[in-house]
Formats: sequence, structure tokens, C-alpha cells
Amino acid sequence: MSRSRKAQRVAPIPSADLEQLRCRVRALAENRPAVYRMTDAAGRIIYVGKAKRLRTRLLTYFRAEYPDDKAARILYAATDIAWDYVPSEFAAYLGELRQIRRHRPHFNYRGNVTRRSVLIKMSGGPAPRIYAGGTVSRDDLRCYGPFQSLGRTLEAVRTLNDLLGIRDCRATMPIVFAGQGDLFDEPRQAGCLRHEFGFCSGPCAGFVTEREYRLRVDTAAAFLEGRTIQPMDRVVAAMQEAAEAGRYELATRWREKFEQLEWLLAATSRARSAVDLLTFVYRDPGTYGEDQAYVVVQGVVRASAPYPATPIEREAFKGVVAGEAERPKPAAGPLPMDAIDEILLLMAWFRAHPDALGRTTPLEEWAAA
DNA sequence: TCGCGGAAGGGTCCTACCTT
DNA sequence: AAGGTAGGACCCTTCCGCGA
Repeated sequence: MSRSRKAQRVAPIPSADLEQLRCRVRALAENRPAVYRMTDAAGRIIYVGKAKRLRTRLLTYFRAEYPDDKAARILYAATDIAWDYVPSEFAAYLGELRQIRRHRPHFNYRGNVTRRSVLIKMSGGPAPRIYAGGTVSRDDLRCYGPFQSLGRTLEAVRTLNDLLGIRDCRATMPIVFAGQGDLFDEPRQAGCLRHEFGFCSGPCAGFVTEREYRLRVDTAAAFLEGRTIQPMDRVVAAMQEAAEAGRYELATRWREKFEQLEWLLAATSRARSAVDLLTFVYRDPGTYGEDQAYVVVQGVVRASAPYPATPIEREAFKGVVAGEAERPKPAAGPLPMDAIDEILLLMAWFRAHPDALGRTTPLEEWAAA
């Protein structure tokens, strides 16, 4: 793909003396992995980025054209660039993620786009929705996954919602539960046809009590957490009933629903195992020889230190690992909301670098050494 | 030999548009 | 309405020619 070079437009005056900034980068930035930050005149961090080769990366900012290139737009808003060298590309990924999470910089609105995954999310609010998607929003209370196939996940979630009568309308749909006193005596009409077909319990039109709807959502959560297979039992019963009545076409449709739920049950179980498997000590080779040790527990980096070289360092690090190994494991449930980004990052890293798995050691092995 | 600048490549996401 | 797809945008990384 070729990127068109558009005609130079009149640019506003940048916040900083770009030539001076460029000279400083030239003079100081080395071609090593790093996490860099751009700050504005008020000292706010407006962008956090990572680079495998910092010098090369930063110099590209000064060649970008304003306003077409985002790099130039960031640079024009910035008054300073600061950076921390890190031992490796992995450390740069992790450092970038954590700094973005901490500072929420304006120009990082798209976050880090290197990860692709599908999650099943449960929204908050009086009538939660369950839906699939790639990003976590502010309104989401729980998350499950990650899953590989968006299409399959969407299909399975729809079946689960249909079976349990969970709404799949827009988030802003006004909710009126049964038993909530209102001024209207006339029967209400549900906002969509799913209620007519028996696929939605109708929390938009007072057809279900808040408690009853909550029970349905709790059942869905229990299914996604592997604590119940109740929705599948209902499908099996319906399938048998249809078959006994000689309605084979209907039985086939129930069979498809069964297979979707079966897949979802297996996929959530696989996803939980995949997160659990990301529990080890990872020895990350430094670009210039200084290896780093990361204590990873269920996809989250809990501690890191230069890879211990002396017996004293080993003993100290062993203590850290033992401390993590002894921590009680959280019960199987949704993904920890504050760590989803990091779990996805680690999954993507070890998927893209299978050789890195060869440099991992179980926590117990370290603790027992 | 090294650093620089320019350009292309790679992988991913978003959006508009088209088809079913 | 849902699903598929093409094109564009984004964020780097890599390659290549050139000059000091």
C-alpha cells in the first residue's frame, strides 16, 4: 500500500522549538528499546509510545507532515520528549501498556492496536446485556475470554441470550421492570420482536421483574464461568421433545443451538486454561545481554528483576517467586477487569514468539530450587 | 562504516458500502 | 438487520541510497 504525500499545508506554530527538540533527540537518543513520553506545556503526558530502536523511531516524528500525519500532530502539541530505556522489546510493550493505563494520554485514544481478540462482556446497569466485542468499555462489569472467532462467539452469545431471555437491544434502551409503579395502566409493547418470539423476557416493557431478570443474567454468568450447564439441559430437553413429536426440522435447529453452547462451554474453558497457563517465571533476553526475569501469574506480570546471577540474588528472587506461588488463586470467574489489557498483551506476545515459552520455568520449580 | 532521510512493508482496526 | 468486504488509517519496522 502506498501512502500519498499530500501537498504541504500551512502549519500552526508548534508548541516547542522543533529544531531544538530534534537536536536533543539526535544528541541523546540511542538505538535501543525504550518507552517514550511526550508532554505538553502544562506538563501533561499527551502520548506514550514504545520503540525497539528509539532513535530511529523518534526521528521519524520530525519528518512527518502536519496535519496529515498523526506523528506531526502529536509533535506540534508537545513541548518535550522523555524516554526510559528498557532491556528488551517485551519490556517496551509492557512499559508502554502500563504507562498508557496510568496516564491515559490524549493521543493514545486508540490504545495499543497490536492485539486482536474477542471478548464476551456483561454490562452493568439495572438490565445488563451480554455481548461480544473486541474492546472493553467503561460500562462493562465483567469479561470472559478471549476467543478466536468473532463470528462463532457472536452466534453462541446470541443463542445464550435467546435461551435465557436476555435483551440484546441498545444500551440506552429505557428499562421498566414489572412491578415498578408507573402511571400507565395500558399494556406496554416490547421494543422489538425478540419478545414476541420468546427470545427476550422484555425488561423494556415491564414483562419481567428486576429479580427475575437478574436470575437470568446470573445463570448466563454461571454458564460462562463453567459453574452450570443449565441452558444446555433446556436445549437437550427441547431437542428430544421435538424429535419425539416427529418434528425433525425443529429438532435439527435445537441441535444447532446445542452445538453452539457446547462450543461456547469448551471455548470458555479453554480460555480459562490459557490464562492459567500464563503462570511462570519468564527469562527475557535483554537486547544488550542484561536478561530480565518476570514473575507472571495468570497473564499478569507481578514482579520483575534483573535475572539473578549470583547465589544471593537467586535466593532473594526465589523469595519473591515463593511469595507469588503461595498467594491463594482466585476462584475461576470473569477476567480481572483491571488486567485484561495485560493478559491480552502477554497472550499475544507468547503467540507471536513461541520460542519465548522455552525460556519459562514453573513457579514451583523456582520456589523449590 | 555509520547515520540520516525517504519510502515501502506488515499487521491491525475502522468505516462505508454492498449483498443477502 | 446482519454479514461480508474493500479501502483507508495507524503505528511502527525494515530496507535502501546517499553523504560525511
